[in-house]
Amino acid sequence: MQKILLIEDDLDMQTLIIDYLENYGFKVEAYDDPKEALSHFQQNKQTYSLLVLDLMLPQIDGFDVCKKIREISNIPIIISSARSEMSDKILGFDFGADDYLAKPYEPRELVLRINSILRRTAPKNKQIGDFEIDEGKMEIKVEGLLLDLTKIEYDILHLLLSNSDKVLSRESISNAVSGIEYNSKDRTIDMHISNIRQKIGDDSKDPKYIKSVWGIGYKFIG
Amino acid sequence: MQKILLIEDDLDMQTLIIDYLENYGFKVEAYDDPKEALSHFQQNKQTYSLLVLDLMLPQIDGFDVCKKIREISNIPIIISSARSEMSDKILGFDFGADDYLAKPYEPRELVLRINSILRRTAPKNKQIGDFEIDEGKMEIKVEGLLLDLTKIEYDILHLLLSNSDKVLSRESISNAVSGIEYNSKDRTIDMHISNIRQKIGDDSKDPKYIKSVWGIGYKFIG
DNA sequence: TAACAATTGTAAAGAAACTGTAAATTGATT
DNA sequence: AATCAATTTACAGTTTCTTTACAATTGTTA
Repeated sequence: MQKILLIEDDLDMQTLIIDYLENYGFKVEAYDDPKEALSHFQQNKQTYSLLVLDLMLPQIDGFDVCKKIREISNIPIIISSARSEMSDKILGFDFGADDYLAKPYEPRELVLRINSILRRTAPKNKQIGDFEIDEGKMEIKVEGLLLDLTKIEYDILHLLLSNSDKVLSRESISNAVSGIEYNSKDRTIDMHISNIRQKIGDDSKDPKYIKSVWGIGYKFIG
Repeated sequence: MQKILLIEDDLDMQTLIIDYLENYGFKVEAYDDPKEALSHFQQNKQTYSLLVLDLMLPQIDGFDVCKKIREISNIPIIISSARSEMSDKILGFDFGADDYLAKPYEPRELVLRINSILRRTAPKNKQIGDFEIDEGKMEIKVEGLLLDLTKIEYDILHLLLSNSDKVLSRESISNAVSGIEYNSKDRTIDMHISNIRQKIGDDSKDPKYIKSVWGIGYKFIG
């Protein structure tokens, strides 16, 4: 089942949206505090399918939340905001939002737009080459064999798999996985890759799955 | 350049949209007759990046157009319609539209939404002469053949290709590629060019692709 | 046009940067 | 304290980048 992350500090609105979405078969995890939401997202980013984000939030500006999310994830974002001026919409899309709904809107329209976006993004193959990802269980199998991965290993492999054939820099991996500043002397990512390779039975000298890209980082060969 | 297919029978509206989109760097092919549009789309479907579709059309209903397009293509569709009732939006999204804009809307918002959708769906491959760049994969092909380039070689060739026919000084190449101070005694760039030429099968004495510009640097011949 | 100077092409050697991973250390959890 | 995960350290091995050197080419000048 698709899990929606909702960040909305107006509790009436929050309840309305939750009820509506659950009625349409979504699971909703809602926060009124953006900081709390961000930290939960950081921890379990792979488990959410889409983010519905209000802009008027306490403490952090909604645009900043959008920006922070985009630094660490490619999750679809629908902005749900009372601010309906073009300048806000421009900013919203600029920060990487996928849709912008101006309040008040009919909740039914939110459902339509969520489904429309998920239709494009969610059919993301959970089966990638010899690999099979189960996001609910946070498990990955190779050729039917369940891997015993640590959390970071799971996150890195998941990231590589969902960006099949794309080159990922150590920095972007580090950002997406831990959110911690990357420092180029750091060999942490390399170490994790080395361990993942061992667990998936890949040979660094003649890799079948994870290829090193000299001077940049790594890529999964699809 | 991205080519947008526009189906809109109100010619004032059509002109307005065309002007606006062209202003934002899109190429627009517009039809007021849906039948004609459909037959053109049938012929050249892979050349269009996105469809902007009005619903009130002569002869065929806009929803039918949407349905017919979806039967033969997965192209992103934005519905642009004066019908703003929820029932129409439901139908539109149901028929596979990616977005639904109710008239009147600001043309700027159409641009925002087009860009947002293309960001998710458009492949980022560039074709320059015999060369094809895939920035995500950090790969370049010549005549379909994948090159095995080092990072700096990739950067230099990429730079030359994206500045086709422009002369690039050794200094500007050096700056763009490594950021390191350039010193005129340095033969580094020349060495890289020599290696690139070898890999792309170019002859320095009679270059087909990379021409030396005496006293300055190099240029790619487009 | 002959002689000279400046520039380019590239092979080969040397220097620098990067990767893989074992082992040690730190940190978190129980 | 014991265990497991994550990070850091260290170093060997590899790949890439730069420099050097010299021949070939191009441009300039008498």
